[in-house]
Amino acid sequence: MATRTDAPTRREQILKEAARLFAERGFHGVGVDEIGAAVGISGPGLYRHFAGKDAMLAELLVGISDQLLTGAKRRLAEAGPAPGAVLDSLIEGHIDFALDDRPLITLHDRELDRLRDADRKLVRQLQRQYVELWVAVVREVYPALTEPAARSAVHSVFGLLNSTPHLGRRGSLPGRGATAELLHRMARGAFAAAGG
Amino acid sequence: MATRTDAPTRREQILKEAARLFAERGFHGVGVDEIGAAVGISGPGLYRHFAGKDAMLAELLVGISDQLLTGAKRRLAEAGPAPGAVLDSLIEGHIDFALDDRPLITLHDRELDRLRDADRKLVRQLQRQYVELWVAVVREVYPALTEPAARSAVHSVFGLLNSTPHLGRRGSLPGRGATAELLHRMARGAFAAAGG
DNA sequence: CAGCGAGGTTAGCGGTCGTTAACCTGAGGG
DNA sequence: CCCTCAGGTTAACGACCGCTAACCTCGCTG
Repeated sequence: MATRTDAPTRREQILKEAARLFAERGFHGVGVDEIGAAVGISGPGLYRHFAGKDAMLAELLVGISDQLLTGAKRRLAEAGPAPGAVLDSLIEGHIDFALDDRPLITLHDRELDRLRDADRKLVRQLQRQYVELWVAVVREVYPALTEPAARSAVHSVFGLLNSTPHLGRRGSLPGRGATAELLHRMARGAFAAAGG
Repeated sequence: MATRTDAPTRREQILKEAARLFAERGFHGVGVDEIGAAVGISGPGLYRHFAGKDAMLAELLVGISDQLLTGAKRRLAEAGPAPGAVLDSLIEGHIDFALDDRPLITLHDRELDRLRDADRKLVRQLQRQYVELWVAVVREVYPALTEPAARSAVHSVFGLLNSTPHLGRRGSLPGRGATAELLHRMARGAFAAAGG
């Protein structure tokens, strides 16, 4: 785990704030002036760092998709041969992401259609690979599942895990660890019910 | 079941198309001219039927929330005393809604923040009542669940059931009945894993 | 210390969008 | 047979928004 200790660059600040604002009010609902104000500069100063508003969204969505897929591939390689353990590792990774990067998880399935064709195709390809990776693992654990059923089940579990933004704005949920564990149990339970 | 046989009114046509467009491209991403064109009139003609674009969204969101809550109350009253049967009925109702009104389910948890304060408060209150109704039923079936845990579980299952828009744009999913049954089993499995 | 590039600033252009104004039309009723 | 009014039309206004232009100001560096 390579933890970042150096200060975030301006680009990273902008991306983080843009993600938060896009998730809160939607891509078209946020003006460039607001994004600038959120990082202490104003309006057109953003164009020293990004080609345009679209470019920020594109970089966010490609980054998310790539990070999810890369993490899943790594977990697939690192985990032992037991399919159940691999599935647990995938679930754990997705939960970490959903809990730590709520705005990004929100954008991920909400603002995809605002991208240019090229970027959208790339993101969709990464997403598809991620899904297919899950589908293969799930079918190893539950061989009774047909491929379409497994794919539906995977999408549904993503919906379950990505519901974290709807869980209490701040607090009221019983701590990060307990929430992660609850989500994990529910995901396994949902898969088991689908494929048992 | 009072099935509609008469033709839809102009207002209803507009609402239906507006819901579809809002779900596809987001509230701010759709112009009034597009909504008008979708029902064969153009642009400002909409203002003979609605006070403004906001009013359309408000009517849609209030309608959804009200319909969900009303349906749930009815099922609660009609079902027998067995808590498990009540929960099954709630799940069935939510799945019917998610499968038959995909655009509305999408709007329901995506465009809430674009409402005026008064409308947003109303919608949130209806949503909260709906959630609390589920929480009570779930805790009857699984008494081991604390209230916060039950609430988290309910939100997560909503995420699972509301994932239907992500299941194959058209086709590729194994028929409506099979999909409904799969979702139902997964929802029950998720609750069981949370509260067993 | 001159020069320069990175990273800001403000002013303003061009296009889009929600909304209003003014006008038209055809069906129904006294 | 006119009057009304529901339900359209097009033109246009005002606000906003993404983006560019032009300019400024440091901190380096040769």
